[in-house]
Amino acid sequence: MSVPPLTLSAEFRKIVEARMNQVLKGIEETFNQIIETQKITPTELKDELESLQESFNLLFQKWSLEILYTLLLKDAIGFGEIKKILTVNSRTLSDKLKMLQKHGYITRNVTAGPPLRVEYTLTSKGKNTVLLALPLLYYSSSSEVKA
Amino acid sequence: MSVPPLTLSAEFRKIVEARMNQVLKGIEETFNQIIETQKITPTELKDELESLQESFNLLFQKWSLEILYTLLLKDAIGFGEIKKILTVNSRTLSDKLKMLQKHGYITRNVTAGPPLRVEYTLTSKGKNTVLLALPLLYYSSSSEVKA
DNA sequence: TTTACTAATACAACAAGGTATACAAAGTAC
DNA sequence: GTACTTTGTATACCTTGTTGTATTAGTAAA
Repeated sequence: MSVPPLTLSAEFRKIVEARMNQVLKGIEETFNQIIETQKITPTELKDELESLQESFNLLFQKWSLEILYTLLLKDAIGFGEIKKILTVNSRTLSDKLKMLQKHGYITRNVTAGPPLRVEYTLTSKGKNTVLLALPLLYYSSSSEVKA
Repeated sequence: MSVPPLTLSAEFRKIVEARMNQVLKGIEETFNQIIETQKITPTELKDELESLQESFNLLFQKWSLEILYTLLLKDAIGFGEIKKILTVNSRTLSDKLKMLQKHGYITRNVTAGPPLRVEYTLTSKGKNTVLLALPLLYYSSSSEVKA
């Protein structure tokens, strides 16, 4: 695509990346502590991966993170607006929203006023999840450019 | 699947989660700084999402993160061993490895000795990426259990 | 030459998920 | 009753990616 960088993006990236370097250092340190004291067998590794797989599959299928990210930035938002922003199919969006709600990432609030209004908002679980995803997303997309 | 928790997992989780809380606090703070000073339009949001999409699609397709995670824990590892650990199809694995290599996440080293040996290792980009993914994975899978 | 071994490729079949298009419920305005 | 809005649902199609099975490439020992 090679979209020209937005001012928002640029500022966003700079701040997030600065923060990220601290994060990274901390995680690596922690990780090394664990690994150096334990040898891991292939079987253990396989189990370890399987235990992560469910939430992994849920989060990283198409649209999930995009939806959460949109909610993070727009706070309360309706079905139609999400649809317009992401240009996603009604059916697909409906499915994803249901799934995210079922797993506790978002909340659905109906206000039955004159124009029927359904608002989606992030739960704290959902919010934390997106926030944790940010450094990963920005890091991989920024080093994509450099590489 | 409901695999019984491994001791490794348990210890892993505890340490990673502790670290994660710090991380989360920092990210949220940073994020709020940005958002509060800028209003974001739907169009900007859409562009913002698109600029992240490429690396997003690359990383979060099936097997990518699993492979990177395996390499993180096993350091240098051969084609066959990855295949066995992940029980993944030859063709698929071959494709993914090529793609990850092309985008600078992993390195391919051939040692032409008596038994042909091809070793895959993480680049620093690859390593950083997995490390950044860890808190996200562990957070979402742990709150999956609680919810 | 044959066998053995790892790494990878070829190709057809299959399954999951996403999409387009149209339509349905719920409510108000005309 | 008819039209209009928003939020979805129904159906059937189609694309993409993954898999199974078999095959090739390269190297060395027997």
